Amino acid sequence: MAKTSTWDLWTMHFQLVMAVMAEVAPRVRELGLENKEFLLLAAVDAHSSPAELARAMMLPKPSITFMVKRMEAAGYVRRASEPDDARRFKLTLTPSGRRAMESAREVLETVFGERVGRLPASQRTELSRLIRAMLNEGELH
Amino acid sequence: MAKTSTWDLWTMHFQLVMAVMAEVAPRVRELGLENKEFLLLAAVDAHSSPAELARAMMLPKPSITFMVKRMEAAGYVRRASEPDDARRFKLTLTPSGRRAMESAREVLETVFGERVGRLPASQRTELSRLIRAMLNEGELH
DNA sequence: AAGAGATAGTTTCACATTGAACTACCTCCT
DNA sequence: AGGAGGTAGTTCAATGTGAAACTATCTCTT
Repeated sequence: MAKTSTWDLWTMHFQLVMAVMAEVAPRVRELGLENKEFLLLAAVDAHSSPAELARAMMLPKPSITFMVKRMEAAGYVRRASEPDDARRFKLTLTPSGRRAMESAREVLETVFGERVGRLPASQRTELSRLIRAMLNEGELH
Repeated sequence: MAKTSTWDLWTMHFQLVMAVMAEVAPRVRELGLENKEFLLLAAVDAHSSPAELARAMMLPKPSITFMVKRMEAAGYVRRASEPDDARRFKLTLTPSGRRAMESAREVLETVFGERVGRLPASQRTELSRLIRAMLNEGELH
């Protein structure tokens, strides 16, 4: 096997992520969600305010404003103002929001799991370690 | 280190790709390109017709139509109709298009290379093999 | 040779996205 | 206390996006 350049490695990563998203999209749409909306719902537990979501999802703030509005209108998200800080809103999934998110997550786990499943368990662990090393901020710690 | 679930592994992959794109975007914009436009230019050599680009980039055909128009207006892409098939267009980068694409690619290689560089060479090779296995269609070969 | 079906690319149109500018609120410093 | 500077979230306006429907061309079948 030829040596893989940085560019080729990037291209493969990118293609993998895009391929999974593209494969997931129609099945998630049947659940009444767009991919990005699903990812937002999946992030709400860990990042329960719009500003945090914007940072975590690397999207501009207005995008979050509009997506949250849609998800609220769909009855998937509830917004409560934080008593401690009147600028902030605390977002929580409604029961139906959680159901929708979990169904979509199962779709993604099936699709991505098929690909991950091609690797033996030891290599899966190794992959996870390698990606984590590339993900962590800077060369800190 | 705890066992990494399929979902967590997905999330890390996704974050990695998004983080790189987000880091690259402003520096590519200084070159007069949006990320997607840069990726289109980078794909033109290998996929020299709009329909092929749509498949390779997993974007709908109209998106390609408009992006190609913009890139043509910017003087980065030339369109020539194929003599064999009057429906088709053959796209080629102009010299300035190639320069722009290569500058942008250098930015990406710098940004992604910083992350890849955290791994020793042997692990880079391993990573490349693992991603390739997950990327290839079905369980062929 | 004729037409059924596929493919390349475009247009339309409704909606999504996002940079810039804004309001409101909070925190820190003096 | 007061005001400078920061953060949360929204609004606005311009642009991007993509599903559906379209035209034009090609290919296959008979």
